[in-house]
Amino acid sequence: MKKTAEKDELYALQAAVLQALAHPLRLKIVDFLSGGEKCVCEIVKIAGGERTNISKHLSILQKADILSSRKDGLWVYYKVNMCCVNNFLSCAKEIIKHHLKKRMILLKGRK
Amino acid sequence: MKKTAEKDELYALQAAVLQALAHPLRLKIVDFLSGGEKCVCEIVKIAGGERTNISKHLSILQKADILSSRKDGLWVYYKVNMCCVNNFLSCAKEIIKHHLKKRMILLKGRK
DNA sequence: TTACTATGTGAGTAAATAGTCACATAGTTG
DNA sequence: CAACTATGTGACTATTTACTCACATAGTAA
Repeated sequence: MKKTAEKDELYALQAAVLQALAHPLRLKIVDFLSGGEKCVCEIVKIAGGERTNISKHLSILQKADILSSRKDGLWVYYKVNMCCVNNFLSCAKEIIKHHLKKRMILLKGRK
Repeated sequence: MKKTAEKDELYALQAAVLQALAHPLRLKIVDFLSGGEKCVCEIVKIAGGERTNISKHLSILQKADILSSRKDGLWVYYKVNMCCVNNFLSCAKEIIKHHLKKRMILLKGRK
């Protein structure tokens, strides 16, 4: 049985990982990168918005150890650093489905 | 193939779910509730901190459809509303393990 | 070297979040 | 009914986050 303090520390670390993923643009980036390593310029193209903003989101994801990068000439390539991202996201999708289903039932209920 | 706008909306919804989970206290609460339905007073006991604060966290989790509640007399009972919370959290744990392993290698490397 | 390209970073601002306090509500008990 | 208990909510403040702009850096190419 773990001590409360240790558990609390684990919660804090887990929360940090979730926090890093908890942004639409960052999810989009991670989803894009789940198809393989890409350079920043490509990521900017699909993600949309300011280039510097994407750069910051990438750095947030990297600090959380969700992405890793390598430099090659002028380009920096990012890739997903964890096996279970897809699991993760499909679980989030499940919750949303459940959420929507409930909403629909409510809507039907009151015609 | 989904349209970009639809996908973006899905990312936003997923991000909202992750955001709701991305807090140490809220993870602690969800973890506690994964052991079964509990009343607010019990949750406050194990979570620690101000009662009203816990109340707000509970409402955040409920709005994100992660928890649901029922009232019984003076007491309100909360329970986890999704099957895959544990999956989710153990995945976050995996990332943290990976993270720590890397840190340890770095530490060993420089003696 | 100079000019150019891909990327990162600091400063500043606007918006969101967390936490606390005071108060409201609903149900219970005497 | 009045007093009490469990819980929720609005207002406020402090902190954090997201975004943008201006600038810095590193590599390339002429």
